[in-house]
Amino acid sequence: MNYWLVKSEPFKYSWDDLVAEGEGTWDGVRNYAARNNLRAMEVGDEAFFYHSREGLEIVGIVTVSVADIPDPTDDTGKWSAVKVKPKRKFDHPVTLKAIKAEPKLADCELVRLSRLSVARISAEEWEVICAMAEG
DNA sequence: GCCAACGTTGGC
DNA sequence: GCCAACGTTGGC
Repeated sequence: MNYWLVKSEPFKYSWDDLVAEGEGTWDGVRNYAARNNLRAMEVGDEAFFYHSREGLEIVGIVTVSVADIPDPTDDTGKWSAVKVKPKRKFDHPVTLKAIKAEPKLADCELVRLSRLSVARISAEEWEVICAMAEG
């Protein structure tokens, strides 16, 4: 069981879009570090859903429903995707500002590697962020 | 809209 | 195989 954080620009694909669909395909990754994380995902893993560019906050939690499938938007066969389902929406979204202000989260991949669209989250970091979402 | 950070590409 | 140039991402 691993924890992750996936980013999406809400004007392209938002939390509400995912909820409306019921299940979403996480595709379009064209970065090797992000792809390695995607391939390490297993069914049942949980991930924070983060809105980038607009919002800049974690809005909820998704679960991986299908692991490591070929990216349907890619015809070279090099890239991977996963399918996710919404699990829970946060009552209090956790903003990037709040994450940066929390010393325990100073080393997380979201802060250190801001351009990585699929980041790994440690169990400790997961707990801290979930507690912040209870607000 | 700007700019910094980082990954990728391509010339040598 | 190195490194400079370029493109993309994402925070501000």
